[in-house]
Amino acid sequence: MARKTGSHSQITGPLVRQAAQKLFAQHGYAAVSMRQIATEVGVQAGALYLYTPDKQTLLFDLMKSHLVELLDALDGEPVLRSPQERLEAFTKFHIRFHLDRPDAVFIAYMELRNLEPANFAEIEKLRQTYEDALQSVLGAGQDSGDFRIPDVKLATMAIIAMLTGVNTWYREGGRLSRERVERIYWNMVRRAVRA
Amino acid sequence: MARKTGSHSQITGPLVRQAAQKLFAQHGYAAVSMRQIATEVGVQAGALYLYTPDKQTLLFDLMKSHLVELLDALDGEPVLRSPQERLEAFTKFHIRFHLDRPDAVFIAYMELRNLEPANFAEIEKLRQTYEDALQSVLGAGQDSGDFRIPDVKLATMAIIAMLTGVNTWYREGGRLSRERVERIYWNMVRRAVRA
DNA sequence: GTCTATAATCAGATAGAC
DNA sequence: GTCTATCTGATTATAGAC
Repeated sequence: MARKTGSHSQITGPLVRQAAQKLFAQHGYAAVSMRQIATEVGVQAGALYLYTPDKQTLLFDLMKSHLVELLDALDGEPVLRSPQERLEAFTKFHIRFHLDRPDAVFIAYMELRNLEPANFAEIEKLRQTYEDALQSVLGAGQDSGDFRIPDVKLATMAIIAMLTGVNTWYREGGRLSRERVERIYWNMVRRAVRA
Repeated sequence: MARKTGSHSQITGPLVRQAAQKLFAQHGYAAVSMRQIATEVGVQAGALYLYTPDKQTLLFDLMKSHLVELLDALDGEPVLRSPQERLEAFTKFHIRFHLDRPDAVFIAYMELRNLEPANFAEIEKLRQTYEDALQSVLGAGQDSGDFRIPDVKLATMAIIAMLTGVNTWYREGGRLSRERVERIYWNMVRRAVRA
């Protein structure tokens, strides 16, 4: 299977990232060697360094592009008026987006401690931006009287943890469709915050 | 600082486990070397093997004793009648117990994939037992009409994820006391499930 | 019970042939 | 662009002195 000499830079680059994402999610960043990634791609270890300066950057790039994609997708959602509608849209968007890319999500939550400080700071800032989006919806609903929330900050954390938790148990082709899961979670979220 | 020859078996054993717990929680199992653990304890690497057959067993023992302690503590809770009271007790117990041992909790959730299959199966069984305890409370409340829950299984997963999430943001001496956090989360849980 | 020393293996990363 | 070979240092675990 070992691929021989040839021109593949535009193919191999993405393959390296895909292989790293899969293996990091499966075994953890620290437990995966550059040689394992190379084997998965079908090249020798040395060839990886044409596509990433080092292992740390590979991790950082994966996490950053995941979060940038998340924020872009959120920005692309339709603009809604009422806090109720906005919270419903956020809830369903979060579940849908996260279920679509379980490996990237897993890495983004599990490998934070393996980021070098400067990289961590950048990732954390992006993550915070996403959190702020939910918090502002909850705050708006609180102010308008649509929601009655004991503590907006805590409700933000609680809802994100609850929604992201879907990734730990949801299996494709299981008992429930994604749409059903989205509706059930929205039911619980709505009742937890409504006035 | 290097301690010299001497008799410390009853002291060093627990110290090894404490050091491993702290370092595994901080950097991750795969990223921590036996030498780091030895340094933290104040012995040489070889001496660790008097207290554990290998690194994997060290991880497994930490996770197992954490979960056994969790189940024992849950068993020791007062027996209550109504589903409302039982769910409130579970909610506050979960937050309290988990905030008391953040390192053990972190390891139990993050290092599952680093367990060898047989060890994983044993840990997973204990974790499942805990989950079942919450599920039976929710089921009882559903049957009695105290709760109106769209899906008991999903509500179980949602509540555990939400409650365990407290560990990711709570900092001692912060804005809110533990008791306040417990009350706020109970408020959200209660409203999410009540009829 | 702890130490030192070491075996055997594997890590990340680089150099230079092709 | 990829390969082979290699450097340097770290890894888990064990053996045997004290």
